[in-house]
Amino acid sequence: MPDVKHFDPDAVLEQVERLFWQRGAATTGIAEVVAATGLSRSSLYATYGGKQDLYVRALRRYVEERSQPMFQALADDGRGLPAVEAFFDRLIRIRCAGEHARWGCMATNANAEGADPAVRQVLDQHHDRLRTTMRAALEAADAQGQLADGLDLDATAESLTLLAYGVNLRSRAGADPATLRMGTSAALDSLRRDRS
Amino acid sequence: MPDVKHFDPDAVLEQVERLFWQRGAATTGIAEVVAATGLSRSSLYATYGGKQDLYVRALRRYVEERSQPMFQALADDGRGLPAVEAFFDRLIRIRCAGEHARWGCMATNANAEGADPAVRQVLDQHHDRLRTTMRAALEAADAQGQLADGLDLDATAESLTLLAYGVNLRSRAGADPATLRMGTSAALDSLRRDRS
DNA sequence: GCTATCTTGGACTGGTCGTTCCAAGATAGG
DNA sequence: CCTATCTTGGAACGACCAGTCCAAGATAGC
Repeated sequence: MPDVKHFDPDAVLEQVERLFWQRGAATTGIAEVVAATGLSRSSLYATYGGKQDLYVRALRRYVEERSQPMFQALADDGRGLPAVEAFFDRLIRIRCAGEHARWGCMATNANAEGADPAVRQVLDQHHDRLRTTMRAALEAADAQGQLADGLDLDATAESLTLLAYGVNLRSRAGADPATLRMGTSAALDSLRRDRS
Repeated sequence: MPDVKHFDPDAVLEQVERLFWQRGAATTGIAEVVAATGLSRSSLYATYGGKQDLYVRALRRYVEERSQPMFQALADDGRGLPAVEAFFDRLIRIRCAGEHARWGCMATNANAEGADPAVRQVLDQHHDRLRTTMRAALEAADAQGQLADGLDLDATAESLTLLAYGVNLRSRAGADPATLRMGTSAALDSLRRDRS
């Protein structure tokens, strides 16, 4: 009997995600969301709740639909260090060129923004996922004899994960991709058994 | 003949700096600045200009009075890798405990916030300073035979600088200091001639 | 086509935003 | 003490904020 929604909730959420990603949560008003999505405030509030709920949903979508595929590609690439190198190369390319150039990483940006518990939970999950994936890639590298002896793989995975935040953050402020690339290469080179 | 200011402009700027540092630029209102400083809006605007000018001034003060002393301590410590290690240890301690715990680094936070040119210039300066200081510390380490052969010191300095952003960022979102410490140690260990 | 139910547009709320303005207050040279 | 000059408090500004509300519109089972 009832009416049905006149829009696709996930397609709208993607637009919202892009808006918050590019402009930040605090500096994006509901009016902008309305303008970007074409929805009315009623539909927005009825479907997603208030602004904070909307932001958390958008952030979750980002982690699932944007970050996760990147992590998965790394997980699926069994080459070890070359896989990690490819991950960083792709990361830097995406951050500095193309449709989302200079947007940074929405999850990385979120670390600097709020202290909201729901947000933090998503960020911790995001962090753990990347660290775990990095750790697996390092194990693969080690199994193929690519790594120097005596490396702490857990600690190194954490280190590379923190490095990714640096790349994301600086890319948003306009950092030169070649410089970023130089930094990530140095970090990886120092792990190699055969150094340069 | 004229009246003089009834307050110390730099002391007030320090309070403003702390406010923007802790709470972020976008989420801090002028009303809060007025409340925190005790100044009236008139004095605020007459002395510092609008909100954006005030924020840039506060950021500049942060870089000069907070970051620079940290960098200088690293520059003055000629021990090489132990100096870099001490830098990161101190950084993590400051970020996770004490008066400014979980505030992150104001400059790091600023990377995620705005695209303001004046802000970017300060951030680039901040980045260059740390990278240069890191590079000098690595040179000292190399001169003392602490480093593995064939390291690109410029690239490694960039890498460690990006790592510092990661530490700052994650500390703001509540990261465990021991985990951060693990990450920075791994990065430094991989540079050593004598590993493990 | 009627009706119960949900959705939608958009006016409206009280509050807060950054900023401006001016009269009253403070100051120090004359 | 007078006065020119700057500072200060606080009211006021229009714009925008997130969020609410309700009448009008759309839907689908009957």
